[in-house]
Amino acid sequence: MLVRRSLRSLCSKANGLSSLARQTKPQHPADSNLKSLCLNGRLKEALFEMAVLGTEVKFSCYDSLITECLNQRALREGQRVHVHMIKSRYLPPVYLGTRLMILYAKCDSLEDARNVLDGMPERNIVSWTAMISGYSQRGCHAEALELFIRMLQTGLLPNEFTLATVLTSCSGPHGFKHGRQVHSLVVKTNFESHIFVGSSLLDMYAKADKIHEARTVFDMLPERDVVTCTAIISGYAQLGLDEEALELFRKLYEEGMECNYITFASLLTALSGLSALDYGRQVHSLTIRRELPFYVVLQNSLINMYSKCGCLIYARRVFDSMPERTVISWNAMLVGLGKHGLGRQVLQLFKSMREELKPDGVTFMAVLSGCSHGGLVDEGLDVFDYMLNEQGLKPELGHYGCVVDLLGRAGRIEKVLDFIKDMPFEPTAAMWGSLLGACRVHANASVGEFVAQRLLEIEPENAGNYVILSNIYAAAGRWEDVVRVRESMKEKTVMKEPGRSWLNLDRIIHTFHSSDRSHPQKEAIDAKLKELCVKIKEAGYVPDLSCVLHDVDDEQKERMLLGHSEKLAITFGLMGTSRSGMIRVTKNLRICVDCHNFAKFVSKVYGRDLSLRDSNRFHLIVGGVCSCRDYW
DNA sequence: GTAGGGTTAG
Repeated sequence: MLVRRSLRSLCSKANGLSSLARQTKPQHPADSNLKSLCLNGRLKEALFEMAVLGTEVKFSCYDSLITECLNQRALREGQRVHVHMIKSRYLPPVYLGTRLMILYAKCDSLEDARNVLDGMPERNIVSWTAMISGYSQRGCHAEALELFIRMLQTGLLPNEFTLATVLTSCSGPHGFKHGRQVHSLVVKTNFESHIFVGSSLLDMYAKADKIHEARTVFDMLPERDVVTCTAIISGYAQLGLDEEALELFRKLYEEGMECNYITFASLLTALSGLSALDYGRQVHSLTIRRELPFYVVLQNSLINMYSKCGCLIYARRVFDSMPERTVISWNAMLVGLGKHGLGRQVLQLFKSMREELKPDGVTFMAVLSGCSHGGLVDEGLDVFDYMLNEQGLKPELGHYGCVVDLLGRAGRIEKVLDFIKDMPFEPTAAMWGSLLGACRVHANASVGEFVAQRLLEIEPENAGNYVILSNIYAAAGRWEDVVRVRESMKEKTVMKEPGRSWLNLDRIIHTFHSSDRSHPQKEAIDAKLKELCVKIKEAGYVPDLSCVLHDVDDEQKERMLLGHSEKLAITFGLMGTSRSGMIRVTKNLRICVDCHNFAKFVSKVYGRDLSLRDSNRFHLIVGGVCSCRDYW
């Protein structure tokens, strides 16, 4: 190795000397030597040649130099070329100026790139587009848009490159109003059917939560490729429209769409949402069969899919097998452990992580919420202090929310109030909601009343808040207040998202809504539910009527409770799975107290393990005991 | 010479 290196350096020295010699021979112009050095990647020597040539350097030499700098992403060398141009009073033509600018942009020197652009006496569409692209690829969307507008003001019309680029800076609700204007420009310039512009356009709509518009653009495109298809599938998945994403994927796959690792990563996001383990495993084996190279993004998606489907072991297996991990890989694994209530394992993994790379804000969210779900209060507070004091990462709203949850869970109600008072943020509805839940569990009616009032000021439309407050009053025997709260609830609340539970059996997703009568096996499910109700009541189950939002008599309340979607799904799972298998049910909202209790009795009486995933965490119920320790 | 889709948290 050493020998080879010294040989190489000898050769290059010899070459340098020969080029000096060649300078004296006018029939072998030095610039051809400079160009061949560039072609061979020997940038340093080429720069030496450039210095020797002085003001003799011509366009084609500068072009070669910049090309090689671009190849090597060599910022310093590029700067030397730039300085040389200035000193030689060489005014680069548009083409060369643009490429110099691109070099700066690709090397993350946006300011230098912008200076080049501003200093150019003449610019064409490529110059503008390249600079806009530099901004948008580095997330400087405001700058990208501002430059785009300035370009339009000069009277220049965008081409398909400009449009595809600028649309990526219009994502999110903030950029949407610009995105819409760009769309009309797309129509005006007749690029509506262009595949790149179309993909950007549909992605812009999807990211602004306008999935119907995105779908319209997709359906109108005369041709599609892997990017277009992935963009629309991922659009559905990112909005939580998982069934739609899966359905569209299946349709396009049957039609012969091309897939790559990004398509699979996006599809896995949808499958995670659906807890569709069978499909997820199918995608996993498909990626293995296709011998897709190692892609961190895909592996990250697999970790997420397996842990959201309740298969932590598989998630961990993927994580452990990765030759290279990003902060997202670690975060995905930490979130998985945390949602399963495995606080100790979260802390252990967090420790290993810090030995390898720097955690980010999401890491701390995962660790704090992992401590919260795992009941590790003091450890969680230590993590928050660590974040405050040692990481140079400022805790954000979500981190403060985790601490509120952490303290509330431990019953340190007064401490939560102090914590909220000292926060650099206004408390959110989620924080008050979390504290209200804590007041109910720890039977603190006085603070509960105060908290509920704050909450109802911010969120008067959320029926759940009234219910918890009335529960607190009921527990304290304040019946008049119970009536008063129920009355005001009727006036102000709006329908919340309806509860929905589902389970996957034989690659079919069986979905249940509250009081669902639509399932083909509804009679059998009703009969089974009645039967198991008798059995678990004998074992001590008492329906918790306080979970019913409506003001009806007790008999009707019990009927309503029995109609909760998770009870239907659990019953169906009991009928449809083999005796040894775990019953896995997913719910879109948080599981209610009564259903949680119901599930525990079912697990005890029928000797079955249940894994319930709600919007917050997993409840692993074995032998009548839940991993959440009855606090969630 | 300039262009589109992606994984974690809430």
